[in-house]
Amino acid sequence: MKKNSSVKSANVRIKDIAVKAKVSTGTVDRVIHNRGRVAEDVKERVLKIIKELNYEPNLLARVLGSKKKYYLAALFPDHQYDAFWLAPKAGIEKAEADLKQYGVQIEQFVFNPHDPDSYVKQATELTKRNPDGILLSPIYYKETLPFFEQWKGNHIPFVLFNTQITDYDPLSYIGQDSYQSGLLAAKIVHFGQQTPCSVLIAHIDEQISNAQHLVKKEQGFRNYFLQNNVDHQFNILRVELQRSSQSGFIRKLDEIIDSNPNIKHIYVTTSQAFEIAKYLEQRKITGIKIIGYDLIAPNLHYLNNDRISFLINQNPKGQGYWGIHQLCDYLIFKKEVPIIKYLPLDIVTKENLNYFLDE
Amino acid sequence: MKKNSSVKSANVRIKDIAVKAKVSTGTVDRVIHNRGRVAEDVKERVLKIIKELNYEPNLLARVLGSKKKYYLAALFPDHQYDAFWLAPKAGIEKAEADLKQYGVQIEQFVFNPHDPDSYVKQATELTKRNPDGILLSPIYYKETLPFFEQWKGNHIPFVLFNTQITDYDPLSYIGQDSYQSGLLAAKIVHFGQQTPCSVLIAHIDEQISNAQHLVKKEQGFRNYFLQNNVDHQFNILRVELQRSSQSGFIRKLDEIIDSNPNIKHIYVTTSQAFEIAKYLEQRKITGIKIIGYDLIAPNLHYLNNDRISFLINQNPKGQGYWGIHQLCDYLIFKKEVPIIKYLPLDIVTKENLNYFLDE
DNA sequence: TATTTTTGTGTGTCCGCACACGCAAAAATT
DNA sequence: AATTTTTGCGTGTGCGGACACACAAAAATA
Repeated sequence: MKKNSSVKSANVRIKDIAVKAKVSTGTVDRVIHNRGRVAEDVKERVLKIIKELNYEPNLLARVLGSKKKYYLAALFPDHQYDAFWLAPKAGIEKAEADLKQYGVQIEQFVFNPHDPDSYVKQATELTKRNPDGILLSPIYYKETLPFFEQWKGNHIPFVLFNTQITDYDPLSYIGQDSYQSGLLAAKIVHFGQQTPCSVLIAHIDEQISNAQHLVKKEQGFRNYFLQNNVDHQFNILRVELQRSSQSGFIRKLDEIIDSNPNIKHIYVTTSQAFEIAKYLEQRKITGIKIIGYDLIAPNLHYLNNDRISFLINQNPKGQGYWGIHQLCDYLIFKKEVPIIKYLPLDIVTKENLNYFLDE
Repeated sequence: MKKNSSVKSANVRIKDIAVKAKVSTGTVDRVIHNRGRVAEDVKERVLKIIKELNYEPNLLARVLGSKKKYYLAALFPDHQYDAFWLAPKAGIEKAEADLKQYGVQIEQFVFNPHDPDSYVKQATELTKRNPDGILLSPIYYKETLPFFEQWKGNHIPFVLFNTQITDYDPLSYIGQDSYQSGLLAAKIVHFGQQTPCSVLIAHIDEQISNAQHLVKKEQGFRNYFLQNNVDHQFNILRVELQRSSQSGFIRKLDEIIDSNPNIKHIYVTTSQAFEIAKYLEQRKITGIKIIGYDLIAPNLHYLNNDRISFLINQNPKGQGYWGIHQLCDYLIFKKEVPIIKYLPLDIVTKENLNYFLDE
């Protein structure tokens, strides 16, 4: 009924190696796992045959046989404070479901993103559990370093997402290239604006000092105009806004908008583009286009009624999903894991939004 | 919105069910696989317990235990004739590597996309091999139908990609929503063009009559302007070009460009945007922006030197990859498979190109 | 030299499931 | 009533690998 002309590496098993090396499977097993107790010459013979036969262990059998469980821990902000974090959470849970069969179990530790103490507390708790691997978004730099040190000492691999810290070499970083995303935003602005005008960069709710990625975005944005020799045509302004003070927020915006009637585009580097959209709506200002980040509900509202032109998707669900996968590739599947995995910069508009909402 | 109290099903095994139902594992097995030979009352008892315990078979053990092999076949154009097809091929091969452990093996059948006979010949050959599942891009409609009929008769599931044919209900279709992609292209054009002008839709190298998706793209494109009440500002032109006649190609373009000096954008519905870019380059025409499809080398060349503004990525690698996955979800993992799986409409520009090239 | 320890190797069981086989009891035939 | 056939159910083995254990022979120690 079926042909079996499989020229492919006819799945080599431990047994095959054992026969060819004239030893028992147990010995081969010891060689493979470096459990010692094997004569040097035998070991080399076996290793040679393994290479010759291009042996690849059957992962299914491996996982099934060793009833080892993998406890992973994930540390990220509570979505109660910022809906953005719902997405990584979903990604993590999807990965958990996918990998459940492989004995993977994940514990989530969430903290208040406005409170370093909460962060430290959760990180401490997490560390106590002594997980096999850690995925985290290390939004507090100096608070994080001691943990990195500790985990490194314990040989617990950790993967970063969303926020990058390069000290203490993490296993991997998953996220976006902020600089490049600034460039991209500028490209879109420029495409939509041939004539000279002012463009406003708005950083909302985050201290620039503490948020390297915002700086990178701004750099990328500005450099686009320089690189394309159109910097003289565009007057790039910038403003930092805090929502904590509602009146301050509006006053600052009023000020800058009123004194720069030539502003045609606003580039919001954080996920609060909707606040700008709301402001413009209330002041009945038209003719200013907004580009921002993240597919959170309030942003989508304004994307759908055309007050926000574009959103750049940071693929937060993918960040959680791939972060866990990286850990498992390393821990379970013993694969090489790229030190850095940049996720695509998705340009989202009303017309293609649908495809980015679910998967 | 929340899932029901998903009790961390402490991995239930067939044995557990057997004990609880006071039968042997063999009986449970028979119930699960509907192999018959089970008393009606026992069967119901077992089924009830399976549900109660929320039993989920261990896929690893399942695959390992049944040494069943799955032979899949993929039918698509040879990339020698059109580099576009390198991508689906790569996707298929990636999926094969991923699923190898599960006993999946894929045979590729490639044909000359300009020769229906070649298509039929390969499809015939494929059918002879009697695969367990088929993935294909059925670019010839009427030649395809008899095969669909035959496969349906033999209960061989088949998945379509890139080109959709709804007769004989395939297991699934993977590809893009052409209409929506037309809308999206128009949105981009509109964003980059506030003042009235002419816009040209160019269909290259495909007979409209034979390519439903091009019609859909055009419809979407035109409808955008209608829906947004800006149709009076834009004069939408269209042209069909064939590269087979080099002189005819240029003459036709010359004609339309010269008689419509107001053209500011050209929307190329096929992957030959680079031909337009080359034409404009040679004629030293600037000020016309191009938006097209597909990340093939010649397009990327003109994307990188800014002669093409945007490319919409059809995600051809993903099409191959997910196509195979759909087949396996159905055949091996017994999952529900969506009848239609639209891949994201990725907007690609020089600045984010990188992230779409590899994965 | 006698005894203990270390080294090198093989055997056997289990992981969760699929599937073949065996064998009573019940049902259908003769 | 004697037989064959069908039905219902249990047992056993294998998939490929992990790991515990057993047990010689060799080496170290007393």
